[in-house]
Amino acid sequence: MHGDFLLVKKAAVTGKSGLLEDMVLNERAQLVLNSIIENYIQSSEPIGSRTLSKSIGVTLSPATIRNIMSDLAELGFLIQTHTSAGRVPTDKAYRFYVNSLSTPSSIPEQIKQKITLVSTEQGMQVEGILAEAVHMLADLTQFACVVSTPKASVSRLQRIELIKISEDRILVILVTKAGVVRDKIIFVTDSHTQDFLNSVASFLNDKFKNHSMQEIREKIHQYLVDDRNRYHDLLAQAVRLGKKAFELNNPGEMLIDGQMNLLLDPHFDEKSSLRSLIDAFNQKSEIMKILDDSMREKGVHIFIGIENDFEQLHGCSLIMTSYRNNQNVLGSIGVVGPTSMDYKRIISIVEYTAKILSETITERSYD
Amino acid sequence: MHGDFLLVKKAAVTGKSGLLEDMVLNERAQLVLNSIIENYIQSSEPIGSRTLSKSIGVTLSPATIRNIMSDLAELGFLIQTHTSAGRVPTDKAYRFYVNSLSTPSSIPEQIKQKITLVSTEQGMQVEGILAEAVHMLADLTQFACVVSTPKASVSRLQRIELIKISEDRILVILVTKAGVVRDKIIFVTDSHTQDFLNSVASFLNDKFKNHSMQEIREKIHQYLVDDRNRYHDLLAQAVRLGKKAFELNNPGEMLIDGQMNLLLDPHFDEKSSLRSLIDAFNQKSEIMKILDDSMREKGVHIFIGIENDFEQLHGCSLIMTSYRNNQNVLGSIGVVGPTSMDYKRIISIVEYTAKILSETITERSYD
DNA sequence: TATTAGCACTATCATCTAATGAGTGCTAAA
DNA sequence: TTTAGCACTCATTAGATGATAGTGCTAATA
Repeated sequence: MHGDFLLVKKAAVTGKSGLLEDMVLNERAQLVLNSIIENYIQSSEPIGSRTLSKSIGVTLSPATIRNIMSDLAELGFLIQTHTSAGRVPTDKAYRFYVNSLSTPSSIPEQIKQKITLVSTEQGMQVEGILAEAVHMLADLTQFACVVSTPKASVSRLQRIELIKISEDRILVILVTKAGVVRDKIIFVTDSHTQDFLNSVASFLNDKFKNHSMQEIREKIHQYLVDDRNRYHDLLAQAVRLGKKAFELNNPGEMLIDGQMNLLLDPHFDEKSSLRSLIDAFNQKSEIMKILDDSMREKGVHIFIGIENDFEQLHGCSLIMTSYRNNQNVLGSIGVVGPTSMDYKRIISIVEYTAKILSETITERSYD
Repeated sequence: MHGDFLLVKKAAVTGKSGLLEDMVLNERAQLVLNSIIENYIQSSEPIGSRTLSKSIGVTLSPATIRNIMSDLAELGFLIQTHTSAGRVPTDKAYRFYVNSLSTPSSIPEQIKQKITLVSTEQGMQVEGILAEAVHMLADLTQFACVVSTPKASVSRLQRIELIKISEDRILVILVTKAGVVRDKIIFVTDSHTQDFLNSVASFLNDKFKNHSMQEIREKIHQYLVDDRNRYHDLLAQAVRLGKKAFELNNPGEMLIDGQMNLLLDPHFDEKSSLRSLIDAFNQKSEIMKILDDSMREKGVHIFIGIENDFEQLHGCSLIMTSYRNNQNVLGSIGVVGPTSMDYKRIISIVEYTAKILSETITERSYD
């Protein structure tokens, strides 16, 4: 049991998930581990000591490497599928590897050139741009990619329109500063003329333009509580209609692209894992949660294997980051792939795509 | 060579694709063929003479059936994967089978119960309803399903709004009678006030409400040709803006669901056919063409194997039909699955789904 | 003349075996 | 501490075998 030789005491380490809390691998062990991971990412096949001894930079005999590997396995970084097979990295190993990547990942010029959005030239709106972005991401990474549409609540009002559809139905169109157009039907008990609706809309526009949806809902609530407003008919009606109009009842949407790419990946060719993947993508709300979480904090979020809360995606890794306009964080975009993905490359691509997406949407914003 | 025994002369046959033009199989051959097809649809395994002799209603010895099968093979209805394997139906056989199905396919009560749309209760608009419909279809059939969004050109105008975004950009919102809200940005060279845009919108609404987009474009073209209108400033501007606003530049969209279902199907487990499928779904424009074609004629459209024009889907069968509101055919919806699908069942499901979808959208229409 | 029983033939599949080879762990030597 | 050497393990492969499901053909039968 000389696994301790690999460990070096250290004051603190940045690992989010608490792995290696106050320990860190010695230099050689790290070299071997990283080398195994990079080899495995390339080949998707278990790595043996002889192979590694050749591919690794330093001259180390297979036997030595075997010793190190054996220790790494004991520490939970590697597993063997069977006695005479090479070693495969565990989730813990990937986490270690990702943490050790140089933090300000420089994005290769080659990748930059491939990432451009053209839909903006065609008078397309936000949803079209998002669709293009997620499609491009899927194409570059060859994995499944997701993007959430801008959250209505943080976005500020550019304009509201009320259109009479029938005696009891009104079509509400909300245009936000971020460039998103949302529409929904509200039902009313008493009929209004279109002229009256125009007045109400005009009132709401005056009152609430440039306010966030969240603020607007609060203000309307204030009006409703305040008794005095009951006597002013237009105001009272406006507030009542406004309440319905600004109620958020769209659950937030997301776009998925490249799901099928995963099937070409050798890691998902067993039927069991396939079923679970299909189910995962059918349960959009769970993926939505992960996207939402990734909006809260800046930077690229990486969930390796079981690190995400959605059980059916425990065999995958997720790379997520947020996109924004010059005012707000709007939503997030990312990749779902096998845990053995090329993290360096994928992180760069996601990061840069989000950057370009943010720039494009900022240009499009109505400020 | 006594294959001719199976053939019976007949004046004309309804087969669209010209198969069996003035020939038709005799009754027993037909029975055998249909039985093979139905068995194969169930089991996905080649059917042998002994199996068939048991499952078929009439008492026929395996030897007799072998003779018939041999002849059917010679006529191109069956193939063998190898000498000692059972027979598998060809595309030609499926076409024959489908043609022979009782035309007014009655929809089983059991299926009817499963097909309902709930999104309409949640104030959802057309796109949401379509998304739900295609999702349900994918769930019921366990194949990939597609639906095209309503064509703008056939739809009639309910209302247009013009919203000033910046000095040179105007947001156009078009609401059609079918309940579809479309938005796009147009660029202008000289700046207008929002008040002016309101007047223009009001003018366009008066003039064009209830007209189809196609008509509107034609009328605007008339105005432009007519020199006299140049002297009337509002009119001239309105026409000029209207031209841009009503220009159709959205290519028509489609929603896909259940792509991944195909991967669980035993017929698509080879990697080569998988690649081609993935490519197929990436090339949306080709699938769009097929959907568009299916709008032109009433009824359910069935493309078996190579019968559709999109090469990469030649290993699949497509079942498509249109949906509509009480005024117009709006778009189409359908299924993409293996050629050995259960045509009877799938046709019923597609047919009834389109019916329910049409009803739901009609309710939602603004007439 | 149409149908069927019988039989020879063929290809696949599952099972078994033996050989191969990649890889490990341990030990002893450097 | 490193490494060479060796015994051992286990998956994978190839070949062989028998069973199975199917065909096509021929001759007998109704």
